[in-house]
Amino acid sequence: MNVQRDVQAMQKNSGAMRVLIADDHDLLRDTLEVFLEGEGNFETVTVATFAEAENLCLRGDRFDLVLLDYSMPGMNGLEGLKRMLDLNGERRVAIISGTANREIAEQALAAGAAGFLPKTLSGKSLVNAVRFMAMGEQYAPLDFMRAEDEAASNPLAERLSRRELEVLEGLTLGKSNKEIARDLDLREPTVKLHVKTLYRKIGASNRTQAAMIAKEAGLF
Amino acid sequence: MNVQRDVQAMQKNSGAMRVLIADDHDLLRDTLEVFLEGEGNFETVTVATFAEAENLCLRGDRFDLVLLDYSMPGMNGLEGLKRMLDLNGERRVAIISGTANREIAEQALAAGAAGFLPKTLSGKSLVNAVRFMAMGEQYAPLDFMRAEDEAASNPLAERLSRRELEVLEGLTLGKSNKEIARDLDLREPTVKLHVKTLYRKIGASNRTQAAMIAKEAGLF
DNA sequence: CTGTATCCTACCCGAACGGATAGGCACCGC
DNA sequence: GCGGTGCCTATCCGTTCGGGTAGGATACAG
Repeated sequence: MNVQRDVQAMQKNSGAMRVLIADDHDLLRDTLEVFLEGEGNFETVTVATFAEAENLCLRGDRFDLVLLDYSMPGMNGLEGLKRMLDLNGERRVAIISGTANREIAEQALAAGAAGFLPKTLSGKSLVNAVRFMAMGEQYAPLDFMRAEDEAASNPLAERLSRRELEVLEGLTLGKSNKEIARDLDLREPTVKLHVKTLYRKIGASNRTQAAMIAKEAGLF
Repeated sequence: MNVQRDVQAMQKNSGAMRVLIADDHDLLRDTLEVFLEGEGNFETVTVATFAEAENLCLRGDRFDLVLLDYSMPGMNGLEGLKRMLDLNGERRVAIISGTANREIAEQALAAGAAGFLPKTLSGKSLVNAVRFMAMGEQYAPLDFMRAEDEAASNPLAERLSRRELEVLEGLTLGKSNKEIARDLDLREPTVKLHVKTLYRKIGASNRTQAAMIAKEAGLF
């Protein structure tokens, strides 16, 4: 749909940091361009799909930083991040997302992302973060990482014991009781007990409901 | 469904159009402010949660247009839209969203929203849309409404038949095969068959995995 | 020391699930 | 017509699940 590419070749400053912005939200691309180029030290190129970003890099374009939207066409979650990182080990790649949670942010950072930018950031914070990352640092908003931490220990999780939480995590991964028992080094009847009791605590009547409730609550 | 409301309070001479923007994405709020006020004919007020927007309206502030983010804190999907509409029948309310699909857009418009703005819009299109809506028209991007028809069913859902999708939805609700059979007016063995075949199609090995995969894919 | 809470283990049983196989029916394109 | 596809139904079998009950180990507080 959005095949047009807004390439802005600003060569006013040979020392400018080149930033590639890949996001299917036109509005956000406009904003980032305005904010970054307003700083005078950035040169931005924007595309609307992962494929376009990939093509630019394959064609040999160099960027100090690549910003990838987590839920853009072709991105496929963290798959896109890994592929972009593989394209060039030197290229710094960051994830930007409006919906992703702490879990995904941590996975992205663990996979080698230069940073994670929630769209709740203000323009000013974002410019700082981009400069920070372009200089080789790893960035993630601390309040975001923390806020999710307490949100993770929500009222639902409070009522569960440590073991029950471990078992519940197994349920969300679609494991059988036997698999959970093996992974936690327990006997299967024990797992069944934990499963049964956590059903009562969270109001589930089978493992699928329990898994969905856990997901809805933002656990795991 | 063409709700052509009369234009009240068209303030073409007494002053700028007042627009309330409620979105938890700081970046987006900054952008909208810049773009709208840059037009010289808009006065914007921005808040980050539904509760703040509600308070402003309860306190008596008047706006020609209220923009509500579909997935902001307190919004609760279309609930927030309905509550905001109830607050004042004259107030025009539009939904803005980065993730919602055609289905939700249509529901919003049917519920009386002044418009639906995907965040894939460019700044220019958005200014036009806001002006359009503030003048009493109902707006929705045609290409979005059409494009979603082919793209709404994501790659995962493409491979499933209608029945299998219905069964899969039952799985995500934690229903047993028997319950699904009753709800869809089928025999239980039939449901079991659909369950089994959709396992193969989406790569699940039990109902919990199937439910999680469906959720991850954004279905239901 | 005794009561209490949490966790681990174990057994039984009826119900549901996962997998394989197979026949019937309606529709559509060749 | 014929084959292909999607959908509905059915039976069989072994495994897993959900629920109940019960006992033992550890730790901690009164």
